[in-house]
Amino acid sequence: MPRGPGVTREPLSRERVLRAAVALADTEGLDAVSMRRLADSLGVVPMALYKHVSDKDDLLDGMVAIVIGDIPVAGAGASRRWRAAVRETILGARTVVLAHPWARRAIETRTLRTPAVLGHMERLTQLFLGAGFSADLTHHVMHLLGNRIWGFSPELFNETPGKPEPVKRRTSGEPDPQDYPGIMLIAADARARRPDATGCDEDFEFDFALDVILDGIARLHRSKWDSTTRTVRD
Amino acid sequence: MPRGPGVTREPLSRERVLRAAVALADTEGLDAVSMRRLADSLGVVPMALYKHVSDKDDLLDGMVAIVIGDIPVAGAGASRRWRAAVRETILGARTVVLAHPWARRAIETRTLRTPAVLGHMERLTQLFLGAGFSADLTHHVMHLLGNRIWGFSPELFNETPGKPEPVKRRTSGEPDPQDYPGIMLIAADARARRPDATGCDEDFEFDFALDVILDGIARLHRSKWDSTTRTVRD
DNA sequence: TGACGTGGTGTACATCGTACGCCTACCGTC
DNA sequence: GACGGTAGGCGTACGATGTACACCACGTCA
Repeated sequence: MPRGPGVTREPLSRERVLRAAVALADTEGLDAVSMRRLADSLGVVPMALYKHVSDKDDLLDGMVAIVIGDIPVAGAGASRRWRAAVRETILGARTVVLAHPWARRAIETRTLRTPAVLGHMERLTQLFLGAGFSADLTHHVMHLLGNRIWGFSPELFNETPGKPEPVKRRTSGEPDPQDYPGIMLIAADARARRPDATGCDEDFEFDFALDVILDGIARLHRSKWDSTTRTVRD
Repeated sequence: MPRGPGVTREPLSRERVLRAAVALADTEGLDAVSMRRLADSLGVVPMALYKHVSDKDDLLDGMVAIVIGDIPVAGAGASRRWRAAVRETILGARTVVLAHPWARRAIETRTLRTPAVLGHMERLTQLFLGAGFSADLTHHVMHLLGNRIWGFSPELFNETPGKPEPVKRRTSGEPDPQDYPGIMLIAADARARRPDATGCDEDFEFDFALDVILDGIARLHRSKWDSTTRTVRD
């Protein structure tokens, strides 16, 4: 589209590029975010993007940064207990990340050295340090939380809900349910508890796991755990 | 390379294809596993692979299955305590998965509906059920373990060790350490404890997290936890 | 006036997954 | 033996992708 004289299109910017990428991923999925389609959506030629983004990795990092930027900073009330503040921060991250279904996969594959990512980790770290956790314990506790700081636990039995399982033909053998009585048992139990639902109750699983872990953390904190002892029991 | 008359090469098979793919990933990394390069490594034309593997996804699944197949089945001594058996199984998975650096990423991106994957999950499930865990608790506990059942925790601060950080030019701003005093503090603390090491002690972090989680699980089990109460405290 | 930097364009290339059709070697059956 | 079927490897071809490189239009400032 040749732009006529005087018809200046508002110029690109890193911000605009990233926002467009996020929008594209939101509506068409992460795989739809190719440099060409993104450029199309901005009415621009693919190579134009490289003036604002160093490469596709950088683009992905930027998209993740935008999402993370929406995570609310936990209420700064110094009187708050660490546990409530941590819980609130993580659940805040969860609602934001869940609002962008592609974000989970994007975060999992990033190298996580960007200011936005580090900023979120820093805030969590400070919650622990501020509550009197040793640097050592804080460190291990962050690892213990792992990706849960982003508000998601690893998928496990999950299919993406609603997708009707396109029955791909695989060369390998299909699994036979009879071979997995234990899994079938717990699946049946879960169905019995939530007859209308499909798949697992991710929200409950997340809360459950988070609480178990926070309980464990609280116990370590109370017991003045120290890594030189290299044992966890309290 | 035209094969002369009578010079019959040993034929391909799904097994041979998958093993070659694993070998290729082991030596050159997961990204090197393209249909073409894999075909090359087998002295065969790319499309030949599709007679043994339905598509690349299937190939990846098969590779993961091969790795998982190496996970030792925990000693069947029925007298074993569940905790020891679970721990042994998971650590067994860990050594196997760590032997193939690409496996972590491969597992994370699979949909996990293959017999090998389900088999490992079934064995773990049985350990809990066999120890008297309710189906309900077993279910949640599997979610709680998450990817840890494969022997890895999510990376967090990690760079791949040894890689000297190629200093990629990014369009975004580089993070400034001053902005992250908490992270810097725990990093300094970790360095002080292990002056020679680079990065985190993944093995320790894994053990640490696993034990906290197993402690939590044990407590729930003892307290006859039931999801209808929807609370974790004991 | 002219040099220069900023930002969008156009072309080109290597690489990827894989659809489709062919050709050959082997098999069981008559 | 002749013959039809099938399994397995080959060759070609297509559309997508990320991005290197050269180019050029513009505004700014000396």
